[in-house]
Amino acid sequence: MGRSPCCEKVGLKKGPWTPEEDQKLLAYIEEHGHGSWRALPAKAGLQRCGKSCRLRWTNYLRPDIKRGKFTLQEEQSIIQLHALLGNRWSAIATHLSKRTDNEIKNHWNTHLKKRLTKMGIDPVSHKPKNDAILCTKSQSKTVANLSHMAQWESARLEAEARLVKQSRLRCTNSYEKQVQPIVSSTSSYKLSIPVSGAPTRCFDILKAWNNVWGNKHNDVNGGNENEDLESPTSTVSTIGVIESSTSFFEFARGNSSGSCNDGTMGEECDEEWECKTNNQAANSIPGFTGMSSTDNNKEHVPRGYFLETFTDLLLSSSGSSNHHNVQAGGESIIRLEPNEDNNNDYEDNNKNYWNNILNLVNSSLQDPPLF
DNA sequence: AACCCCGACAACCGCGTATTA
DNA sequence: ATAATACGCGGTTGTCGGGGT
Repeated sequence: MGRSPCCEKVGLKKGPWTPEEDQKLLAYIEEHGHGSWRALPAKAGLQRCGKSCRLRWTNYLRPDIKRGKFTLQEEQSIIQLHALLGNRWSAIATHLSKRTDNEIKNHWNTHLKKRLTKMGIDPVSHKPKNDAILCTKSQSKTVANLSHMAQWESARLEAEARLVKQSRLRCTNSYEKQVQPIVSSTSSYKLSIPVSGAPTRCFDILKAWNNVWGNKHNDVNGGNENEDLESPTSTVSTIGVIESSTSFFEFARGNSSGSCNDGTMGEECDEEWECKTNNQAANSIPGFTGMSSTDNNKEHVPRGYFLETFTDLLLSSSGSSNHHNVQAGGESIIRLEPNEDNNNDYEDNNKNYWNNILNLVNSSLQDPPLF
C-alpha cells in the first residue's frame, strides 16, 4: 500500500516558526479548534504542512504546556517510568502532566541518559553495567517475577496512556464544540471513556505484587519456592497498599543538600549527583552513606540523600559490603550473598522500587491532565 | 574579534496504526 | 476485505546560543 505525502511539499515553509506564524496558528485553533490538521494550514493562512502545524501546537503552543527546567520529581518520574516503559515517550508523558513527549525525550537524551551512564547504569536496561545474574534459586525467581510483572505493568501503562489520550481528545472536542458548535455537529465519540479526574483502576499488578510482598515478605525464602507468582489480574484490591510505602518524593526532598532550593536539578546538582554516584559506582568507598541494611529491613524507603537512595533503588544494592557485582550471560543484576538477610535486602529494595513507581503513577492519576 | 565546539532544544522524517470510504 | 487517508510516535537532524581558544 503506497503512502501519500502528508501534504504538498512544494512551496511550503520549513524550519523554525516565526512569531507571526505562531500567532496565526494559535488564533485559528482558539477560534475553530484544529479539526483536520491536513486542512488547517490553508484555512489558517499558513504556508506549512499540517504535520508541522500539529507538532508546533502539541509541542509548543498548547496552553497547558509547562516549560522550563525539569524538577527533581519530574526527572525521577521520567527515570522510573522509563525503567518500566522504555522509550515510550508518549506513555511517559501522560504521567507527567504539562510536559510533552518531545520535551521528555529531549531531556532524557541530553541529560538523564548521560547521568545514568555516568552512574554506571545502562540507560536502556536500567541495570548496573557490570553486574551479574543472581545465583540462588529464590533470587532468580524473584528477578523473573519482577521482569514478568514489569512486562504486564508496562502493557497496562500503555493501555492507560491510550485512555488518557482518548479522554483528552474528548475534552478537546468538547472545547471545540463550545467555541465553534458548527464544526463539530457531525462528530461523535462513541467510546465510553473514563473522564479525567476519575481515578483509573490501574497498577493492580504493582498493588497485587505489593500485597504478595506484604503477605509473603517474611517467608519469601522459606515459602514454597515452586510456587510461581501468578500473573496478576486487575481484580485485586487496591486498598491499603499505598499507605505502606513512603513517597519517594518525600525523601527526595527531605534533605536539602540533595536538591536545589528551587527543586530543580541545575548544574550544581548534576555535579553533586555525579560525585555521589561515582562513589556508588566505586562500590562503597569510605563516606558512602547509602541505604543501610538496617534501612532495608524497614517497610519504608529510608530518608537520606536522594541520589544515593535512588541509585540504590535502581541498583537494588545495599551499602553493606555483602554484595558483589558479577557478570554472566549478558544479563547484569546485583548479586547478593546467598543468605537470608541479604535476600530480604534485595527483595525489600525491589519492593521499594516498585512502591515508588506505584506512588508516582498513582499521584499522577490523582492529578490527571486536562488535555 | 573570529572561529570552533558543544549542548540544548525545536523541528523534521519515516513508519506504524487507526479510521474511513 | 481492501485501499486510501490521517494521525501519532519515536528516531534523527538542524539550528541557535554560549563558552572556550
